Amino acid sequence: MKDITPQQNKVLNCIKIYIKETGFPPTRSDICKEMGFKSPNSAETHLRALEKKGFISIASGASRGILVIGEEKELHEETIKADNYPIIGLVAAGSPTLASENIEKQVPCPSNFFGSSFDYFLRVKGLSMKDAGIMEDDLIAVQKTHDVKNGDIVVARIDDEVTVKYFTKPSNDKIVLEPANDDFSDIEVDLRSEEFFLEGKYIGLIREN
Amino acid sequence: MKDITPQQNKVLNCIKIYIKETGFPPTRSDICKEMGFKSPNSAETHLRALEKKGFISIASGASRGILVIGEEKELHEETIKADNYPIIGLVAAGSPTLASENIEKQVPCPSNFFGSSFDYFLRVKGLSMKDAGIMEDDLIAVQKTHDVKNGDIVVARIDDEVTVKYFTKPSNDKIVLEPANDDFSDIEVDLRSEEFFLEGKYIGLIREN
DNA sequence: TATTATACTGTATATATATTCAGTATAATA
DNA sequence: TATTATACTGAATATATATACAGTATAATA
Repeated sequence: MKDITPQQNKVLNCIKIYIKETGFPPTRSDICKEMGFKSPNSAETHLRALEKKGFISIASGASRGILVIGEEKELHEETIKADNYPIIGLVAAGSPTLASENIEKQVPCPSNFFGSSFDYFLRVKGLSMKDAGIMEDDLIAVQKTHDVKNGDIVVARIDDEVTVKYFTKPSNDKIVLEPANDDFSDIEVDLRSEEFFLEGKYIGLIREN
Repeated sequence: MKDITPQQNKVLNCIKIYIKETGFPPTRSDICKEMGFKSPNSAETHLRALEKKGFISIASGASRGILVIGEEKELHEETIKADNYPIIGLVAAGSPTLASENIEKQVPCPSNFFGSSFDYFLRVKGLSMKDAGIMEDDLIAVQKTHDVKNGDIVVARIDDEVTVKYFTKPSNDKIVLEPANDDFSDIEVDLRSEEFFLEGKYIGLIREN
């Protein structure tokens, strides 16, 4: 089985999600809607590429005739309970920039994988938390909560800009977001004049290489 | 949910079997072939009856838009295939120290979690790969392989000392293991006089906080 | 350098498909 | 007895859908 490209992987994922949600596979047009393509041929060529690489099979002439090929079963396999967690893209780079709630894909993961429960994965952009070992494109598991302590790593939003930083609250009307990288500066939020949203707390990290 | 008639039950079953065999629901015409009907309207009326009784739902206008009720998996939770992977402790600290194959515990994890397959988790000690975002107590997923390229992060053993480093092979009888931390020095291995074991390749990382 | 793979837009069309309409017939209600 | 549900045939049709054809553009590869 040849290597899948990132875009082809997105298409494959969107097919899997479509089947899970509707019970039947998508049409070329459905894929276009999900992926934002403007031509059905965009979906068609991706499908043919996925078929050629062995990820799906296509029933000729049949509408919605897409069959996702199952993964090979191994010997010591067991079935475990898992939730599907969305991966949300953080479009920042260096300085924190907004994350339009853009679900990259859904990944199955045991819900107790990181000890604490969590709600979604955030794909990190930029290196502002480099010294905490959080690198570009890492997936951080985020728990939606407002229960954070000084020193916790949090996901915060100021206006439409989402950022991952160390959290400190030195006084009742002030919050300091501290990066783990000398090239970046602290962000000081005056709660009397600025809006501040605590999106959640950093629970764990996954890196795919 | 009203009572299903024997004939309707046959139709419902034939839909289930069709989905199981092909991966997508049948058309009216497909049902006719399976059931021996001569008119697509026979299938249509059965479908409408099954819908009315709550056994299926029909997506209007969509081809093959049949969803068998009760067959759908739970929306959030699903069972996935997973392997048990051992966590092996690396007792090093700073300079690489030996790892007696000491299994800390077994963790269930989907085998395709990091894209590539892998064989075990190694718990990292020390900060020699800090700038690559690999921190103390991180779990790195290791694939047992000898197929490594220059620049890959590898798990290597020199005598009884196991270490995680960048791999470079500048010449046929020399290997350089390079840390990602200025406080540490390169390790140069002369293959003519020293023993060198390549334990495997770094595939991915998990951090529990 | 030429070629191939990827990643698209845009148009066109044969056909696959859902769905309606018009019937026939039987058995079970109300 | 009239009505409704079941269980079909057969024909017609609007549209949903697969799929081919003609392009454009970029990156990787030979």
